[in-house]
Amino acid sequence: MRWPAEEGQRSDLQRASHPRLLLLEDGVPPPVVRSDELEDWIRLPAAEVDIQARVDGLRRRVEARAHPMPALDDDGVLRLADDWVSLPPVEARLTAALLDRYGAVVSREALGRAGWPTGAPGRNALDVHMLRLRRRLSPLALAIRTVRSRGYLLERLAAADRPVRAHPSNSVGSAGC
Amino acid sequence: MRWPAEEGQRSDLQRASHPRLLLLEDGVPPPVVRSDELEDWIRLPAAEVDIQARVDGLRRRVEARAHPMPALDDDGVLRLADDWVSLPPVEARLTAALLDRYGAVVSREALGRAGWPTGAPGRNALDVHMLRLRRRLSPLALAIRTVRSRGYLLERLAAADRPVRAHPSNSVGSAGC
DNA sequence: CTGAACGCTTCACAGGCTCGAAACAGCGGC
DNA sequence: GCCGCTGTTTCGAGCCTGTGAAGCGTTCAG
Repeated sequence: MRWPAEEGQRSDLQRASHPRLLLLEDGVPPPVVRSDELEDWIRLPAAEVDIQARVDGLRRRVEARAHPMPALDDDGVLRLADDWVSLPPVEARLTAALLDRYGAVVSREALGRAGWPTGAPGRNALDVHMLRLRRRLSPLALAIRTVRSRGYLLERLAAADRPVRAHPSNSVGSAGC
Repeated sequence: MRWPAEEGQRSDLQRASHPRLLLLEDGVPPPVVRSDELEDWIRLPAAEVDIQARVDGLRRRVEARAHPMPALDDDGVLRLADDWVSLPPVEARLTAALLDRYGAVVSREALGRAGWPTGAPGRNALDVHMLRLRRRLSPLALAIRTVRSRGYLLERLAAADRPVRAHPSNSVGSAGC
């Protein structure tokens, strides 16, 4: 969009949380980029490739905001956006294995090897830990899906079907506890 | 910084989580902005006002992202926003260690070394001091979270779950006094 | 079609361990 | 002395983990 000619449209887009690229006419001062991180600008005249790069950058920001990737640090803290949970050792290792193949199926055997590098306990232990992990991850809107006889898969829950848990588990950061 | 001439410096800055503005030489294709949101670029030649606008935009992003961080001065006074508390020596050193890794886990051993540089006392002393530190920090809306079997983590409490303590301890000031 | 086998979920429980909290005592400064 | 800072002891609560067992839907053999 042109700017400042189309200031009205800019505000409309901001209200709708839409990304926008301001094309600056020659001679006008640069705008103050609004704080929602979905805005960028470039001064005309500009090369097509530069404009495209700005658009791509904006697009990438939108993606990054919509699908943040969970990160597990070395201390067993799993972070996603502004929230985090602390994971006990076994579950931290299981989560690391699931995160290695985020969004894809991880076999039960692989999880067993990841969770217990020095020999697995009874075969039920894994099932129970997956249950516990499910509950621990639900405040982060992460879900572990079962793929029958294949393994498990970690994915992000859509905003629509997030459970609102009235059961404040311990060690939940930011809006918990 | 120049780009792509100074690509090495760019990576260094990214590792250090420092913001950076890439000044594109004429003719080179625009870069793919890295995902940490602390990067921007502009093609040379550019008006000084445009470059300044980019820098300001970056600066604003940094401010918006960094939660206001508490500051501990050499006299054991911990300040956050308009409030402050005074900390006794041991707790000041512990707080300094937690602040060094603000928002991340600090191991019990690291805290022991920080709090008692000349040999630690009994192992329970640390627990007790963490308890006392918790109480001292709560008026500042700072919380020390336990990450079981890993260590402790200092973070800011969300406005929602701030306890309203009616326990006016000594040496707690509020912008005046 | 029917029933057994299988795969997964969920609960309840016990042992071991970590951490929280209070009470108490020594020390030092004002 | 009074009060705050520090360290110790002690007790109890809660967490982590593995095991057994019940429940339920699907798959498969007869």
